[in-house]
Amino acid sequence: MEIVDLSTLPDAETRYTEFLKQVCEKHDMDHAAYAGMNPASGTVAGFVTYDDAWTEHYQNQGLIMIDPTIHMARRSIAPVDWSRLERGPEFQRMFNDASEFGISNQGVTIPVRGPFGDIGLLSASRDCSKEEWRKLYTHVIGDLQSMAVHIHDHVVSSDEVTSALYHPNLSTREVEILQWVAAGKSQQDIGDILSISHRTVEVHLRSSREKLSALTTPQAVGRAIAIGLITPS
Amino acid sequence: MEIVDLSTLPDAETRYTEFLKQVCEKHDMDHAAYAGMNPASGTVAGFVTYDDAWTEHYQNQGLIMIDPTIHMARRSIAPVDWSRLERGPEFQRMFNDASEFGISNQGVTIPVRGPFGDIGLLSASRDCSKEEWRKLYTHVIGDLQSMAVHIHDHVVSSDEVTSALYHPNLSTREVEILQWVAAGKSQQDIGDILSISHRTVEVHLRSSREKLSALTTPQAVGRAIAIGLITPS
DNA sequence: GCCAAAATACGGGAAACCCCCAATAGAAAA
DNA sequence: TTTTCTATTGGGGGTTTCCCGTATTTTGGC
Repeated sequence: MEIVDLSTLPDAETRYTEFLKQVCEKHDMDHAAYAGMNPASGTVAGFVTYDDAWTEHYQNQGLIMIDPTIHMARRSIAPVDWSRLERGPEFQRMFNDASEFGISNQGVTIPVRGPFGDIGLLSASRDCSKEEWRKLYTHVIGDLQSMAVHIHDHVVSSDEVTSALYHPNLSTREVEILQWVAAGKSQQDIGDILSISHRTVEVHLRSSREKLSALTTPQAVGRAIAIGLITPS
Repeated sequence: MEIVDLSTLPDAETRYTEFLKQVCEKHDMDHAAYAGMNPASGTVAGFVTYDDAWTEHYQNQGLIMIDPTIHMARRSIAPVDWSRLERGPEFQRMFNDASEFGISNQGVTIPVRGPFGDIGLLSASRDCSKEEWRKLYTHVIGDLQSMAVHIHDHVVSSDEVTSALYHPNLSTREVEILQWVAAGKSQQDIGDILSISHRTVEVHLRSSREKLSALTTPQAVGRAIAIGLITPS
């Protein structure tokens, strides 16, 4: 996955980081971090309040691949309290490293999903006693959830790459045919349904593949679903 | 904030309806409704605090097809305040009917998405002045968002159909190959990548199609994505 | 209006895919 | 131990898809 550099946009980077800092202040958190992903474009956008040292270490060590908070939150609907994560080797490695950079292993990660397969993760952490954390958690979880939705909504709508992928310029015929393909119809079937030659169906399908930068029709169907052009059936 | 534990209450239907009633009481709402959908299974689960008369009318008239709150929320990340909906003919028809059953056109719909293409919509409405609504809205939106996540999480994990579809019995090899197909590889490519014959690849693919009840490979890819078995790439 | 680009439409031939069949080895279940 | 299931490979042959063309209509910009 390639990391999108949003700093090309004037003050987006600082704006979001500032937002995270405000979240920390308001809810008594030490640190906050946001990561937004779009499976279709394969892009990742991230903003953190951590020191550069930890961010650098995180990237250099490829911790994103083993980060248990991300692993869990990607599969969850509800917020993931880090205290409920499985204490596996990944967890140990990750949080041993983190503690060296002064980062607590008490925190929460909130997943937010958009309609097009995009997902945003808002994490917040604080070093304190277990009781204190429990109190804090139940007190701020509602607000944090709103914050997560808020930042993901903004990031998604301001990301040019994502926006472009949200609305590829497929003709109605192309979408129509792609939808039938996803429904399990053959080109001949679709031709009969639409009263056109199966040759023509194939042309539209090829054009769809090109516009979605897909090598094969199955890949094109996958991408069309991911960006909400069609629905599985 | 105390969250009502959904797992304590007896049977599903009354449990969820009871939960919605509690949400109403707690947040000064007239009515609340939840609708959960899974595009893969095509199942819809609904729980409401409305009178049976309105529910019946809603279904008989097929209002779900034109309901602007659903239309909008399905495409949104953030909560949708009904006051910001476009005042089109659908809106008029819908809320004219609704007012006859004593239902306000002041409300909010909160979308919640799971990792497998499932989506839940929690709606709450209240008849009051605009100022009062605005105040109420900003005050309870965080809590409502938590409630939405809470109920969707429970509905999804308790729905047998959904659960079954979440974990179809595909072998690791089959999933592996399906993932490569979604990545745009040909059967020959995949055979080379996995160091097996392209014949074998085709067998696994066929088996995958059968297990997913798919007529074609593109359809199988679509379904596998919809249920989170693989990710688009 | 005019021209370029895109959308829509059709066909031949080569490549890929899919379905029928059979067969082996190993793992898991009975 | 026997049986069943999974993973693997293969042949033959029909079907489908894909790449190469061409042609007409529609759309959009100057």
